[in-house]
Amino acid sequence: MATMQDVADRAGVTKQTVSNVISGRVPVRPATAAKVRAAIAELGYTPNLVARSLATGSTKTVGLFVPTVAGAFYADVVEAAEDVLEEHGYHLLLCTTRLDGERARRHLAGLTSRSVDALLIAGDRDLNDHLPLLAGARFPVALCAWETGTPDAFPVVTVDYEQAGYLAGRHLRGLGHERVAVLASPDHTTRLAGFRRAFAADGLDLPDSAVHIAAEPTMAGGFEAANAAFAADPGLTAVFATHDVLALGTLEAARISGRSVPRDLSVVGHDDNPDVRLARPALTTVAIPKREMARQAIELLLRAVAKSTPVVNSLQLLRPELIVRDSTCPPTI
Amino acid sequence: MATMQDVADRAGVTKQTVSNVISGRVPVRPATAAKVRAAIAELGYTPNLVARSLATGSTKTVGLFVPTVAGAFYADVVEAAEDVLEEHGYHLLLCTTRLDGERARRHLAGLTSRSVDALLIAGDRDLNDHLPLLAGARFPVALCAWETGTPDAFPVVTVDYEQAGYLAGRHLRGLGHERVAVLASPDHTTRLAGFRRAFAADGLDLPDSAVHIAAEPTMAGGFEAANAAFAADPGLTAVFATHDVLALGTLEAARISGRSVPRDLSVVGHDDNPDVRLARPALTTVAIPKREMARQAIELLLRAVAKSTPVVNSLQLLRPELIVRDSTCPPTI
DNA sequence: CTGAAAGCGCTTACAG
DNA sequence: CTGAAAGCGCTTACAG
Repeated sequence: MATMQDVADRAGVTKQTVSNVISGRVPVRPATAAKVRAAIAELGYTPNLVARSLATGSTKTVGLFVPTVAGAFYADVVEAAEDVLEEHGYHLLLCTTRLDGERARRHLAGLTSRSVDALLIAGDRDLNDHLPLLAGARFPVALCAWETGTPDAFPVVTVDYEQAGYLAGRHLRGLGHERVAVLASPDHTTRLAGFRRAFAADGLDLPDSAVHIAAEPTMAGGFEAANAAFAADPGLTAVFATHDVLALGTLEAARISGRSVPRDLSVVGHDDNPDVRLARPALTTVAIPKREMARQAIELLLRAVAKSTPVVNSLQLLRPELIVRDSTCPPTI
Repeated sequence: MATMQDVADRAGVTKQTVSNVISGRVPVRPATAAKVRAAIAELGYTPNLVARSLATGSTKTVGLFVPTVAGAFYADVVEAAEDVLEEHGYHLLLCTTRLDGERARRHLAGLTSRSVDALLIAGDRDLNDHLPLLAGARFPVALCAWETGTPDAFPVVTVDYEQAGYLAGRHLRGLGHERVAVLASPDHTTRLAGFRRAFAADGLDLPDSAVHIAAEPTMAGGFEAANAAFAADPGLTAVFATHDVLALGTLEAARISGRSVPRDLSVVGHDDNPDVRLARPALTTVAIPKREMARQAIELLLRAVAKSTPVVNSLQLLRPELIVRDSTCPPTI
């Protein structure tokens, strides 16, 4: 593996000159540059990024923590983040925490050793406790897709989840539903609160018994939670699932229990994953701009890296949007 | 940010001694070690991984290329790979190529600059052309989930896709199906060949007109391909979709066209994604050991890194397995 | 526009 | 068991 010194020897110059033609930071006489380029080509030289990183203090990679990469939501976040990074010549160091706080902590501690120029943490579950580890990080840190207990020590780019829940609730209320259930992941408390607010606005109180926590964020989890909801209140007319995938499981549970959607049961999801458009019936859901969220969070970070200023600490809330499709209608009972 | 020298000064030793207590490679007198540890704690010192990498020549990170992270298949591959890496103290540099050959080439070229100790490339699409770029790589490279035109320059850990297709075909033939269609992604030629072989064994030839290429590996893609298949042969009794997600789209298309599955139409998928168990009817599919595949490929690489020997160049084929569920039965027409 | 020097923060033999 | 030296491969002022 050729080194910069090898190239310099071959071209009859010093390695600083080689560095200059590569970086373009300092003008080099065309004839000299040509010799250098020729030497590079002959040797198949390619700069050692690690050495460059040590000299410059920049690794050109940013770390991204996500709970998982399975499921359309975080997959999209990862790919959107990667797109922005690529535009800026950065690489992606990925870490999926898998709902395992200890695992997350280990990785967090590992990254502190500055092998990364910046860090984006997406999704709160199990990570809130370990954020103080990052207090002394020598690189900018930002958070996105944060729903509960948003820390104020770091900039956050997230969605107005309260509003998202409210949109779902208002839609169902507007249709005239009164006996409803919420199928939620444990940490979706803000969506739930927004949903409650929509009902409270009409003087309706959503009892805790109408909230069913899904054991896991999968179709199977939604399936079971829906069955629990049906058992708790056989006469309910609508369900808000705080995850599309939970809503898909609900559709199955409805089918099996002989409920026709939306005639016997309205279903509202959350996220607007691509799949739900093809579900039968096509799912009414709350869309959230996840790609835009990831993009803005990364850009925020990259801006701080570029200027080597601390990140501006702000809380940015993107707007959710209700997408009405075929899984909701007024109650017919 | 404290440096090793700072710690040494504080503890009243030289930085080599600090290095020794951190690495544990050389015994250090307990009293000295204690002083050093105290200094480390007081300063909040954490070693600079980039400097260490330059000195040791190892970055403790391996690169992983996947076509995408959306969809259960590659999401699983990524997480399985990450698990193994974590066990060995490695980080994951992720690159999704997004079916974009040019993008893949850029990243490949970038990684050649040894910011990575090893590289795993999963999924062939659009990458075969650029593999020669890796010929001179100074780190081990391996391939997995490779279906067509398996290169012999690198070790490959993949699935016996021909056998997978054959299993699907034999199942359908065993049930008595004759008029069948295949819904395939463009690069699934090996699964297709295996499927054909099962029919050829009974003297049945699968005409090209029975093969329908899905525009994209999504439910919508499967939906459209299924409709094309129905139009081409309204009397077909079974479909093999080379992707579960295509099969899911087929289920929708069948529903809408009034075909009851499996009575009017048998459907076989491929991959055994978690979702398909909950589909109605539950999908018969060919399971492939993707997590095991990723694990073995990474371990192969890590072994080569550890011994700094070149990877042993082999082709390893994992066995697919047919999972019979409720979407297939003998033709009733 | 080109060259000599110092430094990025570690590790690795090698003496003592 | 501890310290002095050289080196990993680059970049960055700084003279000429």
